[in-house]
Amino acid sequence: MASSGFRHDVFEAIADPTRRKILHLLAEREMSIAAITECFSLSRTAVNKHLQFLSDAGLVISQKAGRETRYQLQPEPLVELKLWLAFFEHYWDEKLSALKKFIESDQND
Amino acid sequence: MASSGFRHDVFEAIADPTRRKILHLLAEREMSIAAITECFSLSRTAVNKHLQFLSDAGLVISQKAGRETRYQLQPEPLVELKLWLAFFEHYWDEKLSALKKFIESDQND
DNA sequence: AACTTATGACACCTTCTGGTGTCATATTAA
DNA sequence: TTAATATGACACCAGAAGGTGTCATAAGTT
Repeated sequence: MASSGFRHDVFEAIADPTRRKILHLLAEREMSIAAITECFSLSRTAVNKHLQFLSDAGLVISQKAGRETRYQLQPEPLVELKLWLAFFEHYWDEKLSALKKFIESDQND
Repeated sequence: MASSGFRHDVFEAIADPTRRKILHLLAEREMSIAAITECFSLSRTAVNKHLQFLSDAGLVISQKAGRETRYQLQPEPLVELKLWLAFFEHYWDEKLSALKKFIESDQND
């Protein structure tokens, strides 16, 4: 599956608002660590740690380009989140359909 | 919107596997703290803390029933997660990635 | 009344998080 | 060559997370 060998999973990765913002930035375009850091009022070290965390979760990949390290979004692990949510959507559907049936039968009477 | 006044948000709440399991349990049926605790090899105190955390995030509500405190799932805050994911699904759509196909085939099953 | 059950409220402990700063090194620019 | 840039690798720190246990109390049971 997607979560083998990683110290951190997707659920932990997206728990932090800074990391969520980084993912949004990387969705737009690939960026260097310095460029990402400029979007926050945080030290480069802090941003780097978040990038390591995201990399651990498989949500980003890094690639050296000269003296820069460019980061890129890797959205695949979000599927796990999607599937997890799907379970509860199913739960909602059941509750809603029960309500819908009740309303419909009420209208039919 | 949904996240005003809460110390913890949905993203933090679902970051822990124990809390995710609790949500799954409560999706099936409303349960007392003791009943939930029996499903884990954890102390009641630990489980209670997780329930407080989930309550803080608005994902569960408690209700006294005699000497028991029964907990119930409150799935509405998960909508925030759904919307967040939707952003990346849109991104995937634009990129026409293979991931989109995977998700769609999963939904069709 | 005496006992058991279900919780709430604490105090305490260890590890992880999220942040800082400094120093060394590789790469590009002057 | 020298200077500036971009990053990696540490050490360090305060506070939160996730766990434990104990004690007090409210609510059923016998």
